[in-house]
Amino acid sequence: MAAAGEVPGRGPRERMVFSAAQLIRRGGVGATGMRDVAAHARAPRGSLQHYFPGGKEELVAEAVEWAGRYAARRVGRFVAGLPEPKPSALFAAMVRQWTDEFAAQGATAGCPVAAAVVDCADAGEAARTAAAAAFAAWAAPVSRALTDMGVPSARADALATLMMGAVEGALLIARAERDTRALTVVAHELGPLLDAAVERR
Amino acid sequence: MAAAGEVPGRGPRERMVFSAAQLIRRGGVGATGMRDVAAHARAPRGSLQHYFPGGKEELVAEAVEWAGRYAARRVGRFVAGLPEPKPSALFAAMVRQWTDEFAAQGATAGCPVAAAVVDCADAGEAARTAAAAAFAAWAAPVSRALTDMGVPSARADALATLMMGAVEGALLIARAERDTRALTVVAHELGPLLDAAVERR
DNA sequence: CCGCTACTATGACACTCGTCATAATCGCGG
DNA sequence: CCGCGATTATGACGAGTGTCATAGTAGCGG
Repeated sequence: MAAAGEVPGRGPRERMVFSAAQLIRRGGVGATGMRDVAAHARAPRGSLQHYFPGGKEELVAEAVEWAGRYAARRVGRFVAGLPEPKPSALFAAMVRQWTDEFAAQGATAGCPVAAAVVDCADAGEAARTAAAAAFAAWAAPVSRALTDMGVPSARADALATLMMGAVEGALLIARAERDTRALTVVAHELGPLLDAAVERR
Repeated sequence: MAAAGEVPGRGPRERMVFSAAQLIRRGGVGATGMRDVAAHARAPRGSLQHYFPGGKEELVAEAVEWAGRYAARRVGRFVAGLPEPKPSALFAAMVRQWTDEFAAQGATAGCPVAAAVVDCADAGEAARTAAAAAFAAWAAPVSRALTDMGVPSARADALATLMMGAVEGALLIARAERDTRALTVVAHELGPLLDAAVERR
């Protein structure tokens, strides 16, 4: 996510985690080498085994967890910046994050969490657990935002899952087609359903 | 997809394509070696360069195309077997295909098309094109089924994209969580929306 | 039997990967 | 300056990869 060009973060460790997420979401876990991560983060290669004694599995897991926290933080910012707090508006903002990125830099990158799930053979079991945690961390603020907007709490979790799934799936299709069509279509079709779930009061 | 244990197909070439799809959807493109494919297909290793002179890229692309044709064929079978032809019933059948597989063999495998899109670095440009074609081949019968059920043709394509995206995304979440929850949730939440799109006549 | 084509067998090549071993360097407290 | 832990540097190793070269074996028309 983010501008993707620079490498923020204070310590070399954080930079490597960030770079790992960036590279993973582009080419997948298997295609992302440890040497590449160090180079992308402008970090010394020797630091890899120092900061990540668990090896690649640890680095990947932490990159995925970072992505989950990032997505959660991002949802909070979306909610705060909505003109009117409708579920469809939140969903549209989530989708627009990706359409904007496509417009800016092409369909070259996807979601690092999805990459970790698909590449589970290269990523190891720890990465799968981290992916589940990342999805949970992402779903929590979405669900809470929905309840704040008036969605019954019984349905909020389900709709949050639906929103995340729709975004991830549409993102896959959009990357394959090199076109934002799937993303915009999903946003347009799902919006009314989401707004219809808010209870009148 | 399918039972995944045996390797059907008449010629060695078809068996290798099938095996490639099977292995890709488990561990991703990068983790699937050519030697593994030949072994899984019980095909001689020397046949690889004979049948696929284009190398791994050709094999992966063909596996993805095969997956697209398989999904399309499967949709046709779903439509034919529906008790009553409602869009929600078709969607439920698409989802049940995955929940059944999870119940039978765990959350070890996903969609090979999704794997090819994520692992685009290992798969090459040809695989991405093949993935787009596979999604298109999959969407066509879904869209046609929707129009046959009474959905206005203007919305049928959009809803087909939504259905595919929701399945793919929920499949990702379900694999991460090792639980069919996301799949069943999506089926339950999206059903009414789909049925509401059929025009009264 | 010959010749030809389709297919298979096998080993090697060049390369990359993750990981480890070992040593050098830095930054400080004492 | 010494010592010591934290960090970095560098090279090597073994296992894997995809791909190629070369030879071998069927199977069949003539």
